[in-house]
Amino acid sequence: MSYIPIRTGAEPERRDAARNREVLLRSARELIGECGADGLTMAALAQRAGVGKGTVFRRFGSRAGLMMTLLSDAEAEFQGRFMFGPPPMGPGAEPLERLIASGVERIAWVLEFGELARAADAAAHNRFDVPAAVLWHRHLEMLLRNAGVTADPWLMATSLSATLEPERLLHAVRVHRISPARLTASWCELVSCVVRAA
Amino acid sequence: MSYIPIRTGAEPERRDAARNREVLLRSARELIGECGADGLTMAALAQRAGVGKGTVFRRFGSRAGLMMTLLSDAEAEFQGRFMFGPPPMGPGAEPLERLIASGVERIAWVLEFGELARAADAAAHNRFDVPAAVLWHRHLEMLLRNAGVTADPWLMATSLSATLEPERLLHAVRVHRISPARLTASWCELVSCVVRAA
DNA sequence: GGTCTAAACGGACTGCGGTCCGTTTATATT
DNA sequence: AATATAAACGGACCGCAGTCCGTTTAGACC
Repeated sequence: MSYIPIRTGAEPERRDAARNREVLLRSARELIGECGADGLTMAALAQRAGVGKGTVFRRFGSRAGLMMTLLSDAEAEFQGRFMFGPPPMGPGAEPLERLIASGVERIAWVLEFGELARAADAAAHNRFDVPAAVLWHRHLEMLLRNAGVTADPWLMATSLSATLEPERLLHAVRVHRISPARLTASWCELVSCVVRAA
Repeated sequence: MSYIPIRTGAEPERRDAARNREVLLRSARELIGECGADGLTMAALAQRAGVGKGTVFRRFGSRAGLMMTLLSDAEAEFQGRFMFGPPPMGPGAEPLERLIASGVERIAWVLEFGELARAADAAAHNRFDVPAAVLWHRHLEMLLRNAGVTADPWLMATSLSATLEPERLLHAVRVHRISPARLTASWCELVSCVVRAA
């Protein structure tokens, strides 16, 4: 298990390191465009970027770390929307409205970035304890509480986030040809009846 | 992708093959007892059983296939109970009763055999299309229909089975110290409100 | 510019799942 | 018993993620 450096703004990385990181991210996006996220190999990435394989792992720690880095902008933007954005997803709307909107937007997000998210999940040692997953879970749990759900909101949030996992959603869409509209309709149904029961 | 032979009763395997299969299964259980399911490697299994690695893959196709074979007795027994067993899980009870009982029993089952199931899932290329998963999904879907759920029972069954996945359940119990009782209580809550909404 | 050091680098190496293919063997047939 | 043949066998081999460690270099300090 390797040490993954935590960057604070105070101690910037060396110039060559920063340059290599940019080259690696650019190359990774190119490779994924050509071969898909599952087709990217760490060795191929190193070669394309013109660095050694050790450098790739030094920068990103693991394949999962690389995928999460590639996702981080999209993830941060999404987090911003459900935490600070405008209603109905952001604060200001009723809890049930926010729950519905959060799920609907999440489904759209997964359909756009899900391949990367799926690759990150597949490579991660424990996908449930990664910061983005914890934040998302807490968000759902909080909305459930605010909506008056008293019966174990923590586990209910677990069930809800299980429903929205990239692997499952992509499987439903790609293998079973479920339309996005059906996914969102079912989400609304599910979350409504959970809240209504409270 | 290798060819996985389907055994019909009509064409029995050769005697040496049958003997090796037994030795391999016994050795696999021993190794799992010593190192855990995640600690078992195919090469170590081959060595312990005194056969070549090729033989292991010929018998089971893949690591996932091995794990599923090891699970198959427990899986079949569970299937028998929800399909043909006595109420409340088997036929005869009300649909909601059966849903609740099925989930409660499933949670207990996962807590007992989940490590193997988790290992099988992790190694499988697509865990959702494996016969046992399909059967379980169909069972939940049918019960939802019988309980009067008209709004997309297929996707509802997907959400429900996501809730009961070994990886999630084991994570809840082992990392977050959630008690089995809490898991079953939350399941009852969830499934009740889904049905009540119908 | 010279020196020093912590950081970054690179690629050989390990361990694992999975495949390939030349060799061996169980079993049916004569 | 001899033969034929399909099946089973075994282990060298491949690709990949991840590690290790000797070498190089950025950049700070003089």
